[in-house]
Amino acid sequence: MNRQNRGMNLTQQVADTLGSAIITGKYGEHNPVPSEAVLCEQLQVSRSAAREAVKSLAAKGLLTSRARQGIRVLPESEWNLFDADILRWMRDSNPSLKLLRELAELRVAVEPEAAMLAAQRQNNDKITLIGEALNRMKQAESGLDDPLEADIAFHLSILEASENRFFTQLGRIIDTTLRVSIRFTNMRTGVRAGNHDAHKRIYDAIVANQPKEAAHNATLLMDSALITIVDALKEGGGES
Amino acid sequence: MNRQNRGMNLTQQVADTLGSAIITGKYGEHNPVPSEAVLCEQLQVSRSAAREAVKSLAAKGLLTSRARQGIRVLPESEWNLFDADILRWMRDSNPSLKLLRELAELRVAVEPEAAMLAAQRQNNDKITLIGEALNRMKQAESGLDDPLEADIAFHLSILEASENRFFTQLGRIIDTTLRVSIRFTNMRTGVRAGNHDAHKRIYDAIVANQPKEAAHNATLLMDSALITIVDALKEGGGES
DNA sequence: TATTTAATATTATAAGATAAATACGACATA
DNA sequence: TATGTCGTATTTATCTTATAATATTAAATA
Repeated sequence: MNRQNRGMNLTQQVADTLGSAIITGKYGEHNPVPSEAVLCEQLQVSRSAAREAVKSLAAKGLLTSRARQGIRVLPESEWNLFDADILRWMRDSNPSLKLLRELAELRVAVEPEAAMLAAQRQNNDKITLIGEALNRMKQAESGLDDPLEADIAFHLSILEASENRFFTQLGRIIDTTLRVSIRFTNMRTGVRAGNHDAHKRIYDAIVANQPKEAAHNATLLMDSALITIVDALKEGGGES
Repeated sequence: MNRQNRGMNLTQQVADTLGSAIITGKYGEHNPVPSEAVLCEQLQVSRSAAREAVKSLAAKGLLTSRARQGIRVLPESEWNLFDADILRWMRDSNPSLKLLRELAELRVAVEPEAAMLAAQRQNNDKITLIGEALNRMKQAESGLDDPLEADIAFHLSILEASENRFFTQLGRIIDTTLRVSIRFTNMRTGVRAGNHDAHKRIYDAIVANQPKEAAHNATLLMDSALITIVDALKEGGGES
């Protein structure tokens, strides 16, 4: 077990180990998760710890456990892909370009609409935060801030300003997408170079209470990111 | 505890009871969840059952439990709103029009993009399923099928045809939205009457490999649903 | 006052026992 | 042969009890 121990209790460590192993395909239809008893033996933990970890993963849709049937990994369609842990496990474990494409497609759908709502709602406090994130991006251009973190902060603040809980939660998707993107380093420059202006246009439209313009500018930004990925997919053939 | 027992084991029953209570606000900042010991006493279950239920809810972001600190309900921003159980608890427990508005706004973002992707991908098998769902809607007009179920099946099949796992999972949102909508009965007729043609236009565009047209037709359908809700909000003042 | 220490309550972990569910095979039956 | 019934073994479910770890609170101390 990966005893990182960073503030995690034993149950969480077991869940992290197991969850990560399932995401990477170590366990699945062919290699079923060992029984409780074996699990305790392998990981050197008590049944309580193992069982509570399993319950935790079951709640995320990764597996089920039933008497006499054992612990079964569920098909991927059951996994809750919007769960923070699952997203993290996916991104930390050899993510594919296909995943990146799917993430980017979701952004194309979500961010323009969120920008539109932000422009409609005109929540001054939250719009101010978008402006601050934009400043961070400017700072990052001269190395005074981290460009990735600033970028993420900008997009999250727009979701916040949409005043829609579901959009806000999709921040996890944005966060994951951007962090996965930089793993494909050749994409890094292409996606982020000279992006400040494109972001500023979204911000300006939101401030100016122009929903359609905000959505349009967000669409332009999303499309450029998606196109980069689709091009990479065509070349690379779909695998990471 | 709500001993419905429909195939649920004890732990699941406890989780269901607790989760539902948290969603409805019975437990929260002011009314904290009782300690393990009290919980066992109140629900007449062993510590294992209670603890495993708590772990399950923790995995969904509803609460945390730490030694000496007790079991704390997390702020709503931490809840995984895309979790099937949480959505079900929300919809079964006095949902507000505000929730319905947020759900509808998400649909506005997601469904047109999904329709566009479905038209692009041209997966014949999955497009066939859209057609079958459309037929069910037609049947429902003459009472030969359930209009709500047929409607849901149509929208889910489009998400499937987008061949994007994240869109597919958002089917839970669509499902919840439509089921919540009919709770506001005055909306039922308004949203669904004479809708077959509007749906058919989306289907036709997908079959005809016309992504933009598909997205456009989906947008029209989504907007009409959202407008109905926004109007109701203006009248009703925001509460259910 | 600020800091350290001790007491206490609560969850975390462990271990063992019994109960319940169910997959599978044996067997009977049509 | 095909089908249904039943028993058995295996695995998780549940319960119980005990000990450890830890956050909070209060007391003691500088």
